Amino acid sequence: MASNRARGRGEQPAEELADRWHSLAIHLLRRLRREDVKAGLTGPRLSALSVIVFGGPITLGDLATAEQVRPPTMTRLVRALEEEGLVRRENDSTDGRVVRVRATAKGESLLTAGRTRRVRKLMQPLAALTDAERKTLHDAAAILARVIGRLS
Amino acid sequence: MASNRARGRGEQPAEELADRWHSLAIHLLRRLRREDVKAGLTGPRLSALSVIVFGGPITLGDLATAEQVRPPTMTRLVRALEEEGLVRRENDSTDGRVVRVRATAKGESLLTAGRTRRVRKLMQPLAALTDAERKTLHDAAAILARVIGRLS
DNA sequence: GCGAGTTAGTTAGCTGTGCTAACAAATTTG
DNA sequence: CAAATTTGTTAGCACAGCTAACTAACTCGC
Repeated sequence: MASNRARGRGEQPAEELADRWHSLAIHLLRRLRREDVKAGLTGPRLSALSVIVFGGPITLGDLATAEQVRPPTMTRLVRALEEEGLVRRENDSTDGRVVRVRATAKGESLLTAGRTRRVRKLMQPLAALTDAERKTLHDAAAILARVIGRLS
Repeated sequence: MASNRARGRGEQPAEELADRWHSLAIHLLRRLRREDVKAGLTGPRLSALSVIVFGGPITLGDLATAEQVRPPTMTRLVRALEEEGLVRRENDSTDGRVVRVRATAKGESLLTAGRTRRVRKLMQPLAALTDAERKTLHDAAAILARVIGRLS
C-alpha cells in the first residue's frame, strides 16, 4: 500500500518522469525521422502500414482510431501509401460508405523484408546494451504503452 | 560475456525492441502534442525553451546542436518564442555573427510554473503506477537517452 | 417509403516542424 | 588584404496534424 503516491526516498515522482519522457519522445522521434526518410517511408506511414499488414483489411475509420489520428489525416496517409502501391482500397459490399484498406504484396514485403534495414540504426546501440538493460526497455515499453492508452 | 548478442531465452532481441520503441515514440508524441497545443506551446518550442532556461544564454548554433536540429529550424523556433515574449536575442559583443538567446522572466515562469499544468495529463496515469513500474520507467529513460545519444 | 438524422470519408485550408540550397555578414587565416 | 571559414537567415519544399464543411450512404420514425 506504500506503492502509490507516497514519494519516499528512491521513488520517481510522476512529474519528473512526465517531463523526462516528454523530452525523450521528441528527441527519439527526431532521430528516427532521419532514418525513416532514408528508408523511403515516413514514421506515420510506416506505422499505419504496419497496422494494415497485421490487422488485415481494415476500415479507414478503424485505422484512424487505431493510430489515434483524425479521419482526414488517415485519408491522406492511406492515399500516400496507395500511390506507392503499398495498399489497396476496397469497397464494402454491404455498406457503400466504408472503405476497406488492404496491404498489397509489395506493402507486406516492404514491411517485413525492409524491417531490418529500417531500424538498423536504432538497433546498433540497442544490440550493444546488456541483457538486463534490454529487459528494462522491454518492460518499460509495456508500461508506457499502458500509460499512453490511459491518456485517452 | 553472455551479456551481448547471445539471444537466449527471455532476452529481448534488438530488432523487436527497435520496432516497438519506434512505434511507441510516434504514438506517445501524438498524444502529447494534443496537450501541448492546449498548454499554448508546442513540443519543440517547449523543449528549446527548456534548454534556454536551464542552459543559460546560449548561441543559436549551440541550441540547434543541443536540440539535434538544423540551424534554420532553430532560427524559426527561436523567432516563435521571441514573438511570444518568452526569450530575447542578444548580440555578442566580441563576435558580431553570433546570436545569444536568453529566457525572459515570462519564459522562465511559463516553464516552471506552467510545468505542472503542461504534463498533468501524462502525470495522471504515471501516478497510478506502482513504485516498481515508475522505477522501470526511470531506468529506461536513462538507457534510452544513451541509445539516442549513440545514434549520432 | 420517405424525410430527418446519423455515419463514413473526403476536400480545403490552416499551423507547425523538419530539411536543403543559397545567401549575407562577420571573423579568421595565409 | 584576399580567401576561406563560420554564423545565422531567407526561401522554398515535404509532411503531419487539426477543424470546418461537404457528399454519399445508411438508419430510423412516422
